[in-house]
Amino acid sequence: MLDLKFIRANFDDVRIMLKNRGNDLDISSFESMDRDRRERLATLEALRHKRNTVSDEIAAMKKKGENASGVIEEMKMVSSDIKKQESELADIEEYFNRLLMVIPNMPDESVVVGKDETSNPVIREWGEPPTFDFEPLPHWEIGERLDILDFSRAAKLAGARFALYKGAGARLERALINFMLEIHTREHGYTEVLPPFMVNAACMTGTGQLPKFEEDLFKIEGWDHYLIPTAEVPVTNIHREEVLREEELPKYYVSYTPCFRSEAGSYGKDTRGLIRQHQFNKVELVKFSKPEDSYDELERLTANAEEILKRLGLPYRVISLCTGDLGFSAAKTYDLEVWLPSQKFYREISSCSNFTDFQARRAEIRYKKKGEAGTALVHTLNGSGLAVGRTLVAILENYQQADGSVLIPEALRSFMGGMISIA
RNA sequence: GGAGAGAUGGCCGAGUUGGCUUAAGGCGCUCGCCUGCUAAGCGAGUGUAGGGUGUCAAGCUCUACCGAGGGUUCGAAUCCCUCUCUCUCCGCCA
Repeated sequence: MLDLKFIRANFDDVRIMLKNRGNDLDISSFESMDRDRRERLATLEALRHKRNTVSDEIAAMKKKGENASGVIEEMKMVSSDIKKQESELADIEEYFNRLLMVIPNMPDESVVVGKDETSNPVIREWGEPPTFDFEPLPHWEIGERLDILDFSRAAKLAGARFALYKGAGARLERALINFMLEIHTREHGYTEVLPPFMVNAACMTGTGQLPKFEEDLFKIEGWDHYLIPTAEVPVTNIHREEVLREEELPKYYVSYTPCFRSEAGSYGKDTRGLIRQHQFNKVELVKFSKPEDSYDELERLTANAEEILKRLGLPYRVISLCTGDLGFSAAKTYDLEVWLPSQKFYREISSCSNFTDFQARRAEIRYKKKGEAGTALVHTLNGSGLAVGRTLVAILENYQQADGSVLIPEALRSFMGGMISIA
């Protein structure tokens, strides 16, 4: 959520931002509504002031034993006038509340203006895509041949876009989760948290999933709860409506959770395999930082996620999302894309974003500056470190052998009980 | 599921016969004093949001906010209703 005062002072910039994002939200009535709101507020506050002062006079008169009935009659009129003005103002406030919830974040100056993903600049590449003296198979075929992934039985259990991992496949997924958590907690300084996998609507609003993106979520029937689409939601909301101390910042959290997404609107995309599931595992990195440090923190967070790919020896590249591809709440996002031999291109495996104060304002996450009066909003960041299912896909495809087996990356072997290949 | 208790500022915690509460007091925090250092002590200050008015600076001033939303009243932290959440005991249960 943007600051109302910021929008008022930078109205043209907000309009340009919407255009650059390809967002056709109409904010043309903002300025007149804003003026109207302030005028009505002034009228209402004058009436309230009168009520407050006269009420004190009535109290004083009664104390002296004087008759106040005349003044009381007069105040009945004022009081009903206040009620009328209050309800009119409430309608206007409602307009602003709705509007503020659907205006996206301002992109950072370094973000390229572009229409869609074809304009995303490549920032860097790492590793060499492997060469094969045979035709590399897609991961679902590798998985089914090795009997470590079973999509048809998963369909029996839950339908399309679900997976059943078996044997070494299930173990590999678990090993990856542990591997990532170990590195981020022991080497990168993150604190591990294990949050609820379903949260209330206030959390979803705090991080920006609601009200705009409700169709992407699974809602629990009869409850005010939703299954989390990412650990970002519960973990960022850990400090919702809190005032942190400056010395506590930055705060680093890492969290393994399953993620649940309805994938509405993605019919026909990635229908086979693990790439796009209704339920998948992810290790998420979340940071709370001081405003002046947040872009440095974004670089570090991205590097932390990249480290996992490097240790696993998986070729990847880093792109920076352009304005047209940038998420609703993000000011800047780096996507990590891993090489998939069967598709012969890079697929997103992590998305690392700085949300500046956009989520913090919605969720009221502030900090108290040492030696200064008042509080300021923190900056929030997060990134996948990494999407576990897609990491498993990348391992199966990049480490597949001519005989159908899959080598286990060296860094992972100790997490697999010394296993060196799945055959 | 049954019974009961509670929700107040960064934290703890008074205030519930409605009207000097501009939310007592304490802790914490900030600044200053004192102290060789540390600790202790002394003094002052210290909520959030939205308006108005300033050289859109300090400041001054107004309004709202005591879990949320309604209601009663000239006036509500205080009375009434609905809801949410937390805690305790009982029951059930991994």
